[in-house]
Amino acid sequence: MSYLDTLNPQQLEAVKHTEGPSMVIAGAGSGKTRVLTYRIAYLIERGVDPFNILALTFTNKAAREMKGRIAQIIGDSEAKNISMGTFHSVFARILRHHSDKLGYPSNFTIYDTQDSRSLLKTIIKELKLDDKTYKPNLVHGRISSAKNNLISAAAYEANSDIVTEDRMSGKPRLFEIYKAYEKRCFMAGAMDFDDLLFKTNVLLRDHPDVLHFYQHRFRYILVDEYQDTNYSQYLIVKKLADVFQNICVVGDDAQSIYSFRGANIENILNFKNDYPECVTFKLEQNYRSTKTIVNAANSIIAKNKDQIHKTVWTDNDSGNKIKVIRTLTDNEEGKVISNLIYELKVNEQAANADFAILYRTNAQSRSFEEALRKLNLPYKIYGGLSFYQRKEIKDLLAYFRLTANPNDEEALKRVINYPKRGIGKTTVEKIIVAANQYEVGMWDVLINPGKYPVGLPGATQNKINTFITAIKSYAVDLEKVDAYELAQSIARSSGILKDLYDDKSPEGVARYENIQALLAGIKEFTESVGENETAYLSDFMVDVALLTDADEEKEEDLDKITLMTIHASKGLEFPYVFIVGLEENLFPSQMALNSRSELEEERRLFYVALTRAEKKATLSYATSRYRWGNLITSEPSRFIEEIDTEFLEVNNPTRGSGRSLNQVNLERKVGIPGKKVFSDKQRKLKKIGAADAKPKSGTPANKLDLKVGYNVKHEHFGKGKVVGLEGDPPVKATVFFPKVGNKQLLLKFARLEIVE
DNA sequence: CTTGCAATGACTGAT
DNA sequence: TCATTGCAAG
Repeated sequence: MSYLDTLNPQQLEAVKHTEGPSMVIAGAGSGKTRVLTYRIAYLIERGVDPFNILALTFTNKAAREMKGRIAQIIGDSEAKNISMGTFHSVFARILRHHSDKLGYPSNFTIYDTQDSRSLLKTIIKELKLDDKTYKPNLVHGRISSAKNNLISAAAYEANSDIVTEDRMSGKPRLFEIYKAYEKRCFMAGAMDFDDLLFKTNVLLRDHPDVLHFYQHRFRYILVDEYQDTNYSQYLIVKKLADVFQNICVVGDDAQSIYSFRGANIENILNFKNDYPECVTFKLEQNYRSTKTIVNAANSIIAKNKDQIHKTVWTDNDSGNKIKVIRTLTDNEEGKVISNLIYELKVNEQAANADFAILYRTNAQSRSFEEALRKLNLPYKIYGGLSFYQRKEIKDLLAYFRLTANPNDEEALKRVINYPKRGIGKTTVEKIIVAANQYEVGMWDVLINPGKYPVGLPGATQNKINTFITAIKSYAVDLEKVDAYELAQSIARSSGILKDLYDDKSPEGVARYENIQALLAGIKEFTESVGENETAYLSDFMVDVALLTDADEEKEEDLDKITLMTIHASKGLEFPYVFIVGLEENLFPSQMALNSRSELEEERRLFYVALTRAEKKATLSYATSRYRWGNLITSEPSRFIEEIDTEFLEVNNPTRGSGRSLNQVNLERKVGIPGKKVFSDKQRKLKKIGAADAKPKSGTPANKLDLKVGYNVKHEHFGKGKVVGLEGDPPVKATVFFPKVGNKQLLLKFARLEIVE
C-alpha cells in the first residue's frame, strides 16, 4: 500500500471513500489525477473487477496517461480491462455493439465537424435558403446545442419557444434544416459527435435491458472534469450510476471553460441535489505553482460570482513576480517572448519542453512561430488543423470510409471526382436530385441506374461504373486482407498516390509524405494485434474520427517549446508559461462581452492559463496587431488589472522598464495606444539579451530581395540560380541547382544566401 | 468538365 | 492574410 503514503489526508480520504456518491472539488494543481488513479488502483486492490469500472475523461490524452499510471501500480493486464476513455470513444464503442437496435449499421461512420458542416451546406442549398442568413456554422451550433440538450428534430419543431426564437432571429426554417440533417445522417449510416452522446441516451432510454446490463456492469463510475459535462453526458452518467450509486465525480468549477460546447457548470454545482448522500472532498493544497502564482490566480477568480467556495494555497516558495510585457505589435510580441525564452534557457538551464506559450485563438501562433524559428528554438504547435484533418488524409480516409460504408455520402462526395475522373459538379448535383426524388441514398442511385434513372450521358455513366466497380472491389477485400494491404492497394489504385507523387511542389511533396505516414500508421496498427489475429481496415476506422493530433506524441517532439490555445492546455503544467495577447476583444474575446456569465467563463479561462505555470508566469499584450490583414489598435486586457498589483512586475522591453501599473490602467481605460512608434532600427538596438542569436546558415529567404538570375546558396542543395519567382512579393522560387536540378522552394522556409 | 482568376468573408474554443 | 466560392473561357 506504499503508494497511499504519498497522499495528503484529504486526498487519502477521497481515495478511500469507495462506496456511495462522492464529489472531489480539486483546485488547480492539487493532485487531482493522482487521486483518480490511486482511487482506481485502490478499488482493484480491494477486489473490484476492473471490468466493473468505468472512467470517463475529456481527452484521449488524459485517458491514456491515467491508464499508464494505473498500469504502473497494478499491472498492465488488469488495467486493460477498465473501461476508460473519452465520453465519445467509450460510448461510440457501446453504440457499435447495439447499433442494430437503433437501426444503424455497426460500422456506422462518425461525421466530424467538417462533414457535418458540409452536409448542412448541401441541405441549405437544396432548400433554396440563403447561406448568409443560414450560415452553416451557426446552424450547426444551434443543432449541436439542441442535441446536447436531448432535443430531437421532431421535438425541436414541436417546441414553440425554440421555434419562436428562431423566427425572431430571422431563421424560421431552421427546424426544417435540422429535420433534413437528422434524416440524411441516418440514411448515410452516420453519427456526428453529438449523436454519439444523444444516441447513447436514446439507447439507454428505449432499451431497458441494455440499460440494466450496463448499470450492473459499471458498478464503479468515475468522471474527470465533471464541470465540463453537458446535459447529455450528465444524463448518461446519472442513468448508469442509478443502481449502485458508486459514482465519483472530480472537477473544479473554477476551471469550467467549455460552456460553448454545451457544458453546464450547474452539473457540478447541483451534484448534491441529485445525490443527497454525497460526500464532498476539497483538495485545496496546490503542489504545482509558486505562492505568487497561486495567490494571483486566486485574486482573479475571486471576481467571479458563480463558484463553490474554496481556498487554494501552497507550501511552495514565493517565487518571482509575474512579468507584464507590453509591445507595439503582434510581431514584436513574438520576438520579445522568444528572446525571453532564449534568455531563460541560458540563465536557468531550462529545457525547451519547460516552456509554453498560451494564446486565446489559434490564429495568434504565427508571430511566435516566426520569431522562434529565427532563433532556432524548436517548437511544437498543438491544435490548428490536426493530421487527420488535412485534406490529403481526409481524402484517403474517405475512400476507406466509403469502402466500409457506401452510404457515407460525405465521403462519396469527397472522392467521387478525386482524383479527377470527369464526374463533375453537374453530374453530382443530378445524382443528389435523383436521390432525393426517389428517397434513397446517392449510392443506391449509382448502383441501380435501371431502377433510379438519372439521365446521364453514356460517357459519364461509364465513368461512374468504373468508380463504383473499384469501390465494390475494395469492399470485397474488407475482411479478407489485412488493413495495411487493403489501405495500400486503395491508395494506389484510386490514383491518390500517383496524383500526389506527380505534384513536385513542396506542398505536394509534403502531402505525399503525409499519406505515407498514414499508411505507416496503419501498418503499425496491423502489426500491433497478436500473431493469429488479423487487423482489418474497418477496425482501424472505428476510432479514427475521434483522434486528434495531440494524441500522437512523437519522439522528436519531446524537447520542444509548446504553443497551444489555453483550452488545449487544460490539465497540463509547465515551469515557464507565457500568456500572450492579453488584449480587450481578444482575451476576453469580444464574443464574450455580452453577458456576465460569458465574461466569467473568459476569466476562468485566464485562471486556467495562469495556473499552468509552476515557476514563472509572464503576461504580454500588444498595442496594435494585424487582424484580417489590417492593423488595429488594442487596449490591455482587463484581466491584467484584476490581478493584485503586489504580484506583478511591469516592464517594457521596447521602452526600458519602470512603467507603473497605473500607466497600464490608464492606457486601458483611456485607450491610449502606443504613444511613440520607434523605427525598426531603434527597436533593434533596444533588444534584450540574446536577441540576435545567429541563424544557422543563411537567412529565411523571404527576407531577401530575390530577383530572377541571382546566384544563391542553399544548405542542402549547394549553389544554384534563381530561374523563377511567384508572387509579389515573392513567396515561392524556382531555383536551378546543378547537383539536383530545378527545385521549388517556399521562401518562408528555405534558408538561402545570395552569393556572387 | 476543367482551369484560372477575382471577389468574398472569416477568428473563438474541440470531441 | 488566407481559404473558399463564383464566374468566364478553353
